[in-house]
This record gives sequence, structure tokens and C-alpha cells, in this order.
Amino acid sequence: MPALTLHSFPRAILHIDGDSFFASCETALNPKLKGRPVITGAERGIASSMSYEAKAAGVTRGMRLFEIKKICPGAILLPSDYETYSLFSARMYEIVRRYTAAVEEYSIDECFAELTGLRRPLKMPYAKIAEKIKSDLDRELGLTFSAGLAPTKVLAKVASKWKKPDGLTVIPGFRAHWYLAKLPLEKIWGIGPNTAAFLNQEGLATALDLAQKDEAWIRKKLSKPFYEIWQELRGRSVLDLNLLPHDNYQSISKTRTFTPPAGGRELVFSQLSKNIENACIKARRHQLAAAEFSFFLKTQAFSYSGLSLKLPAATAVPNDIISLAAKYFSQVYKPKTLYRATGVTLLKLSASRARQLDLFGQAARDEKLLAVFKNVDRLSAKYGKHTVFLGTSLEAMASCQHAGARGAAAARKTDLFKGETARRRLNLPMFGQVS
DNA sequence: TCTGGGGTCCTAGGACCC
DNA sequence: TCTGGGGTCCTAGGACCC
Repeated sequence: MPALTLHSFPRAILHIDGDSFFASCETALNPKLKGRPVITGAERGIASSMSYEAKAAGVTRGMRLFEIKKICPGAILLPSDYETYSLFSARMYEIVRRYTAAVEEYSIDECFAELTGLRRPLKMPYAKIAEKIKSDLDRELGLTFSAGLAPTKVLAKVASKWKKPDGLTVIPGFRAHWYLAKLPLEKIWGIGPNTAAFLNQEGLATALDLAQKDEAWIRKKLSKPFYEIWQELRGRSVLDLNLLPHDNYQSISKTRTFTPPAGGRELVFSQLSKNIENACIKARRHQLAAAEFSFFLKTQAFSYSGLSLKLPAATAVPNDIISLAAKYFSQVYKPKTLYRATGVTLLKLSASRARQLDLFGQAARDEKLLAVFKNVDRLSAKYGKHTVFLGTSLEAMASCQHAGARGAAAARKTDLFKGETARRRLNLPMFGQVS
């Protein structure tokens, strides 16, 4: 397929980004928190989202709780509540879709919207449309968004980050150089620390420096993703919006760090087993089955060893995966080594309905096991997560029981006011058991 | 940044084939 | 038996994102 871009005239792409999204959702639901340093992520012991008040006090992403308490004594530390944030997210997409069907659900708090061609039907300039979308979002959700309008996705990202929080920035193609000159390379979407370091070494410092390099140089020195970024910075749109629904996973992974680091074979394996169980729960919820999986152990010194394996048949039944992992575990596990985490990734996912029949009744057995685990899922939905788990995960469950009980108590407490408020404010039905 | 968790895409290079 | 040339498929791992 030729990489033909059909936009001979400039596109109008809007990028929208929730400001301190998780913390803002919490504040929207509980107005008493307004103006206070709110931090989410307490269940993991680190900050995952902070209100601007918390940022002003010096709290940063990934900061640990004890440190936060030290530098910001008034901090309000909350456990993350993804179900509620997802409701806000769904409302965000819904509001943007009133204006255009071409919406990319980029992440829980970000989306791209194609506004190209809407000036005539809406009888408004693009900037005005962007302004209306933003004000609808702010007003109806009770939290603020930052928005950027530009002719390409990469420039729209630059624009939405330009003024935060609560900003709206328009970057027409002919004015892009003014912004790019002030933008350090590493702030460009898609340029990470590695590429930034390489480009710095080549004598480049700003986004404009990169945009002004000639095509031959770019193609010789950099790979495809960066060539695309280079074009987009120059105002030529080559990245399209991905309009597919967001639940079509290529992979599902579960990783967990345990403290303190430990070396016991049984314990490390049970940690892995628990991750496999959790990954399978997610796969079953999305009616997916894995044909392959990989797992890894992470040592205290942050080195990884792992393996990826093909399953005899696609499955979302943890027993199948755990037994294969057990068979190859010795290849990865080294005695007398301290490990700090294990992880599993389910790969080659397919719709679990499309299971092939085989000659020896394996499929029939799989169906029965899958039915058993569907019942496990039902019990978990009714009586709480991890009501039922496999014997191989026992040690891991026992070692985190304390933390688990605390988490559950916190969840119940916040649910008391939050569940109701969330549903009322968002005008959405009760959380059902997701099936 | 003494470092948590869940994803996506790209590419070099090996395996294998003619 | 000091060694061609070219193609496809696949995997591990890198880089990046939120």
C-alpha cells in the first residue's frame, strides 16, 4: 500500500489533554478537595497524579509517600480509582464526538479529534470549534483540559502542552517555527532520552533544529518513526488518527514488584503465578485467548531474565500457562539471586470464541476449564477480587494479605461517597459486572 | 529520578529456503 | 570443504508513550 496522504490542504487536528487528570477527577467528585494538594496512587505507595497545588509544593510523579508527607504535610493521598476515572474518560470522548466522529481515544485522559472540513457545517472557524469543545468539557465534567489545534498530530501535541493547565493554543503551519525554536528536542512527542542524546551530540538542540535538517540527513541517521516526526514538525501530516475502539489489545501484561526483594524459588514462582492469574482474568474479560506468552524475573540489580513460549493451544486458563512456565522456570531462575519483580505478557491474542477443534478432546477440556474460570470471575465480582486463586499463587497471596486488606478497606471507604456521587454527577448507570 | 505498571511499534539479524 | 546471492519469516529487544 502506498503511503499516500490524501490531505492536500492543511488538516485541523485537535489534541485534548486532561489537566492532572486523576487528581482532578477526585476533586470534581469531592469539591472539598478544591485548592488542596491532592495526590493519587496511594495504593502503590507512589504519586501517580498530583493536583497543581501538590506540584507547586514540589511533588513529582513517582515520588514515594513518606517523601511527599515530608515536603507537603497537608497532602491528601488517595488510592487510584480507575473505574471512576474511566467514566470521566468515556464522557470526555462522548462530548468530543458531538462535534466529530473522527476521535482517537489515545489514552484515559487524552484524545485527538479531526476537525478538518467542519468549518462550513458548523459555521465557525476551527479555533472557535476548539474553544467550544474545550468549554463543554470543562463545564460538564467539572475539571479543566488543555487543548492544542494544529495541522498535524505532532504539532497538536506541541500546542496542547504549550499552556497548561486550562490552555488553548493554536499553531497554524506558517507559525510553527516560532514555537519549535523555543522547544527543546526532548519535549517532542516520540523523542525520548536516547534519541535526544543522539541528536544533541549531532549538534541539535531545539525542535526547530530538527525540523530544518534536510531529508537525506534524517533518512540516513534516523529510523522511520523519527522520519515521520520530522515531517509532522514541518507541517506535513503523515500520522493518521486511529479510530479503532481501544479495547483491542495486542498484548496483556501483569507485573508486580514485591518488597523486600526475595530469592526463594517457591515465593518467586508464586509471584509469577499470581501475575499469570491476573493477566488471564483480564484476557477473559475481553474474550481473548493467548497463543504465546513471555515471562521474566527482575533481579534486585534491575537486570532481567526471561523466556517466551508458545502454548499448545490458545488459552485464557491460567493452569495451562502456569504449567508451561513451571516446566521452563529453571532456565530463568537462578538460586541465590535476589529478585524484586516478576511479570508476564500474554501474546498473539485472538477472540476466544474462535477456538479450533482438535482431534483429541483438548478443546473440550479447555472449554470446561474456561467455564470453571468464568465462575471464578463471577465469584470475584460478587465477593471481591482474589476470593478464589490457585494453589500455586498461595505464597504470594499470603505475603501481600496485609496490604490487600488495607487496600480493600480504603476502597470500601471511598466507595461509600464516591460510587453514588460519581454515578449521579456523571449520569451513568450503576457499575455492572463487566462481562 | 536509587527507579511502578501497562501498553505499542520498529528493526536487526538469525533461521531457513531456493 | 575458505564459501554466491537473494528472498521471506520470525523473534528478541530497543525505544517510546501515558
